[in-house]
Amino acid sequence: MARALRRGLYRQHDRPSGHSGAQGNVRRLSGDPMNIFTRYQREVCRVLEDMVKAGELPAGLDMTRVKVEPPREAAHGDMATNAAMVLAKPAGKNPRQLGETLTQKLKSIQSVAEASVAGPGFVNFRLVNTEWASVVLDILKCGAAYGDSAMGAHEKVNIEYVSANPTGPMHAGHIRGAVIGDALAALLEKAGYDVTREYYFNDAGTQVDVLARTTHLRYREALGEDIGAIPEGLYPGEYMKDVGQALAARDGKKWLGKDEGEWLAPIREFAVGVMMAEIRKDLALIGITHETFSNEREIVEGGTLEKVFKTLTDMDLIYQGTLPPPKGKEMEDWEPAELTLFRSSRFGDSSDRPLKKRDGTWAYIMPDIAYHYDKIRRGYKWMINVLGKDHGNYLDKMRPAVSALSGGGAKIDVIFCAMVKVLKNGVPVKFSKRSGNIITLREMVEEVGAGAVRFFMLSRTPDSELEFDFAKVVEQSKDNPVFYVQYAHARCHSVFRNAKEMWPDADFSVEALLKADMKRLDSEEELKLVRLMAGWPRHVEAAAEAHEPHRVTFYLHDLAAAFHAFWNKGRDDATLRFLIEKDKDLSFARLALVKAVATVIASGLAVMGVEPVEEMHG
RNA sequence: GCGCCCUUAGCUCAACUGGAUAGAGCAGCCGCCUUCUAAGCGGCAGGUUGCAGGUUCGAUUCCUGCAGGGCGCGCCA
Repeated sequence: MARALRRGLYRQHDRPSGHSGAQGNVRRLSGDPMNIFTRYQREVCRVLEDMVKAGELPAGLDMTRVKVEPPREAAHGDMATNAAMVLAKPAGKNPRQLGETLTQKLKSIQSVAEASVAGPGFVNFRLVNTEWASVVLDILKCGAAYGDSAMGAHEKVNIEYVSANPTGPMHAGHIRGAVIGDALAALLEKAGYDVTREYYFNDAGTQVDVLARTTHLRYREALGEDIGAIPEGLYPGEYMKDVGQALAARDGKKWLGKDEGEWLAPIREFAVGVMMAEIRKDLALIGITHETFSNEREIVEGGTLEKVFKTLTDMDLIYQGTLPPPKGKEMEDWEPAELTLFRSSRFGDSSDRPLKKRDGTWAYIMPDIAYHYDKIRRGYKWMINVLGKDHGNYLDKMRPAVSALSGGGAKIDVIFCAMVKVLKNGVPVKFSKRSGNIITLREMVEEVGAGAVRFFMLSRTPDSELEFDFAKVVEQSKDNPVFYVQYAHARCHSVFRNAKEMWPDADFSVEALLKADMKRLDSEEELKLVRLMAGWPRHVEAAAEAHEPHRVTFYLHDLAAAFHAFWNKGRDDATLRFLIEKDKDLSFARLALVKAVATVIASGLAVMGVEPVEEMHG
């Protein structure tokens, strides 16, 4: 979905106002001084505005496209701005010339060591080393909060994920969406949004009736009856035995020999309660706790559907009409009929949609629309839904309704997750609900651990298929990204363990490290690490804006790689070791750096919901 | 038939929302352990970013068309 946003159809009206620079002439500022790139973007814009004042540039230039970024090639410098290229045309200037002028002005900034024009008009510049050293100090001061952004401005966001029907335990098919939703929630919180984690369960459809009937059967079994095989159409899983037994324990023989009409509703309520409790327990195993649980029955029984219908009617968006038959698809039983239609085509839908079936009862999408109306009423500007890819056109159906019911004020985004292929020793595990052959979340967590499960689920973009191979997930090698990142973190701590042996009486607290002489960090390897870490706040913002938590995984892999590389440099070149007994000052500067690396890795893992490991031994 | 998604190295995937010479890992080849964890690192090789156009200073990224793969499709749940 994020890609769909990127490609554009809804891009303009689907961005929260303020992010697109609508209010000012500066692109989008996090307002966060921790982000060194944001700081220099401001510097560049300030310089440009001075040039406007001095008459060197015309007034009224659009500076929203001026960016300051790390260049792809580190050799190009520390930072690069596209200002000259972007402004050349509107200013009626040659980009290289404009770049030259900008270069001269940037050079006069104290913290800028060097600046030059390159390529089609990029202005590259380098910062003095002390400026980079300040990044390490920022990280140490902020701790896990390093990378937090004010971008979200406390805007309320609702993330709905998992939302599995309460008819069985959490299994492999649920986990990906669960983890992605949960990490997205943490990511958006880090980016300054006010996030609610929500679970919506369907307790009003036919599936929960099936659950109730299955429960009743298992209940009879629990009371000693021979029920034989589970009939077609009921849930065959063994887990239902427990539900039957729990009911027998609570109600005794109360429901034996009664009509379904008498027991269906109460047993349904009981079974749903049991299943939801189980689901919550399962989710807790991978650290997922929703703040809000909403259910369809309350929406339906609370009259929300009628309310939505009235609202849409009052807006003159409801009419009686006949839809043309679906194009191209064979429909033998097609008969045109006058239906109650919602003018969704006014909101970008391909055609209007029926809200009532021809028999006058509500159409399937109505409860979902009503549920979103409920979210809008609760004040959410952003509603994000994490769904399986098979829910293909959910967004097409829901977006017009959300748009209409919120007066355009609320936006909905859906993240579609592709399947997870589970492998054991390289062999795909087939699972079918029918035979009850499923891999449960509990099983996965018990076998490989919660952290590894979460990390793997975040190791690819959501819409690409993912292979989850039990053997690979627990493999202790660099080929396993979980291990690789954790190992880097553990190595950081290992350095401190060694430092304590080297200087048993020294103080290694953050306060002490803050006093280290950061000017000593001047090797290319050290600065590479610092630059990478300086980019963490940018990555947080970019990932949050794109609703793509997996980017955190890639970032951590890069950071871990740079750290492992530096570590190994110390093997070839003794002057690059972290701990040098006769140079305590340098060692402490490097310890500050190492502490910063551990802090950023931990900060990223926190977004992913993975516990950092401090020690690993074979 | 219509809609959405995907197509990047032999394989699995990136590319910071339009930037400079498209990057990692695996597989292959060559190196590095009397030294902070070699559970690691360095190097070599590997590409017409599915094809054809377009937009502009500049396209893997945006637009159009085509080809191939996946998913979804009505007033069902």
